[in-house]
Amino acid sequence: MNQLINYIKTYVALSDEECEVLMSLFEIRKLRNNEVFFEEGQIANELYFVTKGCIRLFYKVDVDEKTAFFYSQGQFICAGESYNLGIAAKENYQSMGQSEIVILDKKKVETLLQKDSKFEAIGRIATENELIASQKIIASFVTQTAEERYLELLESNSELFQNVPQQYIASFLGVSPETLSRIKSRILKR
Amino acid sequence: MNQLINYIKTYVALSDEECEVLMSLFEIRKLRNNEVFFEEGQIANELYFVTKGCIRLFYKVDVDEKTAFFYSQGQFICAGESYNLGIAAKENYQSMGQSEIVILDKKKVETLLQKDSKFEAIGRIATENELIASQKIIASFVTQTAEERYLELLESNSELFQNVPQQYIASFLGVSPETLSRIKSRILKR
DNA sequence: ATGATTTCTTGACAATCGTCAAGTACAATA
DNA sequence: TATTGTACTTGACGATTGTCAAGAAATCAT
Repeated sequence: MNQLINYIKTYVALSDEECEVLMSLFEIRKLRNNEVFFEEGQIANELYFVTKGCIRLFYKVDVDEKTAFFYSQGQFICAGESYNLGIAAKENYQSMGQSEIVILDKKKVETLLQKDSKFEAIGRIATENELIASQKIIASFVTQTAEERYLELLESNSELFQNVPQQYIASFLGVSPETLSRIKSRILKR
Repeated sequence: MNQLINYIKTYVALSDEECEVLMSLFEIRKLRNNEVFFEEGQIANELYFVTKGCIRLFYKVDVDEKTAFFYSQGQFICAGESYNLGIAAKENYQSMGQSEIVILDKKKVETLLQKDSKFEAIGRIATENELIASQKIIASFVTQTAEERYLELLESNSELFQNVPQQYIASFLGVSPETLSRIKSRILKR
């Protein structure tokens, strides 16, 4: 929970009372390995902030699952379209290994946003950060090969490889598990 | 310009004076066919709002260009990372056919955001909408084949095909121009 | 520890895609 | 209208990938 407070404090000053109000409003939840805590078809009425571990975002396509992203510590998770428009979500969120998230109820968030422009600013900044992350993913999809994205993942987020099965990473890279195996052996032979 | 005012009015009420203030603050710019109005390497100190035509977002990779998105009427354009962190952008924005955009200077925007929480709210909502759009693109990249994305583009954004050369659409779909030709002929043979 | 289940690797083959090259259609310009 | 240049299509070929299948490695539970 302190991680969330610290995140907010990097952008706006908070009094001790404000911190306590925040901490009393939001709920901490521990997640088991492979636990799916939000499924497609639901309407998102919560935001999530990752405080430990790793969360996989995936979509179901026919029989298989396509991984779109891995969220780590210090990131907000929001099924944007569902949360803002109140329609059924297509996203699924699953814990890789044991994780911990802060659950932020939409109504409580909205009350906060309206009450104090300080929180309105935080809402905007958090959304901006999510947008930047999304734009970077799109750029990597468009400009990089699977192998390049694999190498970059290794450098930027190596902890990922401890908890996340390779098949999910393959799916995230947009290739079959077999191809990821071959990419890896190809790299080793240099 | 009225389109921008209308966009804002769908979310917050504006007095006539406020409308005039806004209109006096921001600049309209007409774009020639193929005009690149923002290039990689620059630091983004402006936002753009599309009022006419179509804007292509592309990245330069080695010698060729990779198209990531087409912005249409009623959408904001923001090179997020550059705009927020003040670092060099990797994005390039180019007009397809003749287009028209509203240019929003960052400093003026920030002044507005600070002056009135009404504008802070608009800033957050606009960012949310951009985020939703980004999340949808990512989902389409991850879950759909090039052919599926082509058919969806045809349905959802058919005006695009009037002004945008097929090679850019191919690049957006992630295939070579030749493959897009074959996808098209494959579809016709049904 | 040991067996059982799952995950990862490796090989073979077919399908798909990118590239190169040539030809066709279209558009712009004079 | 003729000419030039650009964009699009089509074919051939090589490279890469997905799929299927089998084997190896790792993980889990008893």
